[in-house]
Amino acid sequence: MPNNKPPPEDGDGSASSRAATDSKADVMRMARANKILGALPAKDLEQLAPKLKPIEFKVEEIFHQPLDPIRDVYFPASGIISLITLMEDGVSVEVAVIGSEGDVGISAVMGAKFGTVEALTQSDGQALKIRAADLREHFDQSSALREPLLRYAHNLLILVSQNAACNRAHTVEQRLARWLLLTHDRLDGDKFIFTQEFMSRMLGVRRAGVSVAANTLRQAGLIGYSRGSITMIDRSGLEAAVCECYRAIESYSV
Amino acid sequence: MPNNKPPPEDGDGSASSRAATDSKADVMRMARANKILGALPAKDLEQLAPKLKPIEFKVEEIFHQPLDPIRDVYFPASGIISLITLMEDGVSVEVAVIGSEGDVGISAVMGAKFGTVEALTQSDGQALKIRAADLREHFDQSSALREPLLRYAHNLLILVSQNAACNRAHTVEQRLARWLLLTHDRLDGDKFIFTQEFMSRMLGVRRAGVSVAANTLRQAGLIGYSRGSITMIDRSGLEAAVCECYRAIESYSV
DNA sequence: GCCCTTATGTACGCTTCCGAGCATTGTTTC
DNA sequence: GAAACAATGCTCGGAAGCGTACATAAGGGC
Repeated sequence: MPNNKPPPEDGDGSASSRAATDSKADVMRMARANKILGALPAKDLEQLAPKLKPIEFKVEEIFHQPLDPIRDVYFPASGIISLITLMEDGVSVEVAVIGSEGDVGISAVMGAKFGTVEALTQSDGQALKIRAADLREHFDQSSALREPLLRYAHNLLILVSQNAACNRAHTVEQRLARWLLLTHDRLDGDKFIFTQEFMSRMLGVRRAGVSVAANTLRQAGLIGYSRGSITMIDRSGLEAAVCECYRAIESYSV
Repeated sequence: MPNNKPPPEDGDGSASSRAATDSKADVMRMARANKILGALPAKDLEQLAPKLKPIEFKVEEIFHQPLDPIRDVYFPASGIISLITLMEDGVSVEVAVIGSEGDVGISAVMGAKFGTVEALTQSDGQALKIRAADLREHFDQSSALREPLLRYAHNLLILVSQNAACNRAHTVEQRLARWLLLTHDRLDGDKFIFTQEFMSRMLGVRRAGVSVAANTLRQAGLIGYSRGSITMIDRSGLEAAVCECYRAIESYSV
């Protein structure tokens, strides 16, 4: 079970004892950490801020479930969340991973009344939460908000598309490398907490398959790990080993 | 090579000899055939109509290419178009199929400056073409246009997501059944023109693999085919044989 | 009607991955 | 430190699909 820690509160006072009156400052600080909110003009952010509630999440929390109404949208400031499809036979496949570059629940903005995938936190983290209806209202009124939200929705489409092709065309080892790089891009630090069991669910393969693939990457000196702790050792080496899909996602995204 | 014919011009006069002065009527007729445009209030459609150019397309035409600017967006009135990812090793994988329920080039509306997949026509057909910049302008001004466009973008995301999971989890035979059903839903009639070679490129598998899978479906009495011509014989039987992914796409889409 | 192109059926050995299981080893708990 | 648990390494036979190849069959052109 993954258990990535949130980034440490650095030089910003004691976060854990922050009082409710500090909420506005929290919101602004976290909004700046999120690429979508952080790119908003001050005016738009001011309007949105009262609706944004800072939250902390732990690993293995579920934000949305298939067929459940999407009441809230989450803008991560730290941590990552996976969108996962669960098959009838119990196999699960990650279709996308979301960090501070995006938001969880974008489909609500696009008019969805309910979720179609499971949104599962892969780490501890922080996010700003807003009611889907409120966000949609601002979305309709402000083109300054529309623009980055739509841009991210497009990036998500690119990510999922490349994922679809990659799942069809590439080996477990290549897909693991891609997954590690996408994860590394979205988490602070070079060390993550993920068991092989967890990664096998994300990649939709057997744990034994992950074991072999991870071992190959480790023996190549690209990563290190033991008992659920993965260390990024040679990032550029991993980039050289990964399939084209990772580069495609990177270069297509704006 | 597929060569599906466009639906016959039925009871609407001689379309082939239609003069340019009939263009407005053409636009309106074709707009009604497209689910997005057809759902627009009369006022919005009137505003949009002068920008919409009716076109006919043949099979194997390319609307968009990766990395090329997306100048135009196409709203199909008939026929289908595939979005295809081409891998470096030559393997191609279809990530989505688009018919009159959607539009080709939605990413331009979402702010993309260039395409990331190949948009290849799978049949003959008709579409309304509009400059991406014009569509985006109306999109920003009219929430009545935004709503169906975003809804379709979300349906597309669902389709691609399920595709990603299906590619990982299911057999060639199941995926072929899904592909046939999705295609049947978007084409008129029960007969399509697709060779095994073509379908193998869509599914990202060998032609030999399609040959075996198609034979199984034929021997089960679900489809008939010979030399590039596929006939839907037992649609409900095919629905019973397909993996859950088809039903998921159907039930999740709005 | 005959030739030629195209589409299809099928076979071969090979690779990847599956499902299941079991042994080992690090970590936690008492 | 011992026991319990969790995570990992590895093995087995088998299934699915690969790359390749070749033979057959169905239409089209002449």
